[in-house]
Amino acid sequence: MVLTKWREKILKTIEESEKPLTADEIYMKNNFKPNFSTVYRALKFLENKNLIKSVSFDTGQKYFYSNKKHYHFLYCIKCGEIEVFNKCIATQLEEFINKNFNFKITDHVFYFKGLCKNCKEDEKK
Amino acid sequence: MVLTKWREKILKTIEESEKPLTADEIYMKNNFKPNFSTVYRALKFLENKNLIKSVSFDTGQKYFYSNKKHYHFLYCIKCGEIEVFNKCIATQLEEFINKNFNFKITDHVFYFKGLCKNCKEDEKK
DNA sequence: CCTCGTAATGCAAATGATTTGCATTTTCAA
DNA sequence: TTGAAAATGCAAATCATTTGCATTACGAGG
Ligand SMILES: [Mn+2]
Ligand SMILES: [Mn+2]
Ligand SMILES: [Zn+2]
Ligand SMILES: [Zn+2]
Repeated sequence: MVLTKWREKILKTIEESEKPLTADEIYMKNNFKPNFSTVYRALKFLENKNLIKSVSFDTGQKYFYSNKKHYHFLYCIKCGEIEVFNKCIATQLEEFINKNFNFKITDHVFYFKGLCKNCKEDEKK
Repeated sequence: MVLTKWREKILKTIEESEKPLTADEIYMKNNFKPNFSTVYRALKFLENKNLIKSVSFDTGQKYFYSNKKHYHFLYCIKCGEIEVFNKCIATQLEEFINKNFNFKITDHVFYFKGLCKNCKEDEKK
C-alpha cells in the first residue's frame, strides 16, 4: 500500500488544479495513460489516506480535490461550472452540534448553488 | 403538468418523513405501487416545481426532502444514517460571496460528516 | 354525456459513472 | 535472485437513474 507512480501523478493532478476534478477530467489530464480503473482505484486509495476529498453536486458524479486546503464551492446549476472559496464558518455550528447531538464530527461540506457569471447574463435575454 | 395522484402521494411521503429519502425508499413506502420510473419522474417534477430538494452524500444516490423547512444534515460515514438540523448560518457567507464573486446564489447545501451515536460506540471496541 | 388531444404511467431497454474479477506485471523484502 | 503481495490493465458487471415507446387516464370543448 504505497504511493506508486500513478497514484502520485493523480495526486499531483488534483493538487495542481484550482478546482475540483472528475475522474475523467483526471484521466484526460494524464493523457489517458493509467487505465481508467487505475484512476478510480487511485482516487479511492488517496481518499482513504486523507490526501484528497470528494464532493458531489447535482449530477451523479464525484469531484475530487486536495485536502491541503479547506474548500467550499459555488456550483452553477446551469452549466456545472465550479468556483471555490475558503471562508469557513462551521466552527460555531460544530459547537451547536456537539452540544445537541450525539455525533462525532469529522468533516463538513458546504456549497452554494446558483448561477455563474456567464449563466447569470444569459438569463437576462 | 399537474399534481397527479402519484405525484401527490410521493410528495406526501417525502413531507411526512423526518429524514431525507432515496428513490427506492420512497418506492417501498408506497408499497411498490407506482412504477419506479414514475417515482423518478415524479421526483424530477416535484423538484422542478420547488416542492422538494435533493442532496447527495458519499454514495451515488440522491436523497429527497421537503422544501417546506430548511434542512442541514449529519451524515454518518460508516452506516449512512442521516440526522437533520436546521440551524443556519449561511447569511453572513452569502454577503461575503455577493461582495467578492459574480455569482447569483439561489440555494446552499451544508452537512457534517462523521459518526452517528451507534457507530461512534462501535468504534471504541 | 361523448370524444379527442395531451399528459401521465408502465415496462423494458439504455445510459453513465463507478466497481469488480481475473490475468498479468511490478515491487520489494528476505 | 526469488517469491509473495500489491498494483495495474482489460473486460464485464453493477447500481442508480433515464429514456423510448406503447398504453392509459384526464379534462376541455362539443
Ligand atoms: Mn468549512
Ligand atoms: Mn442553511
Ligand atoms: Zn454557469
Ligand atoms: Zn452510523
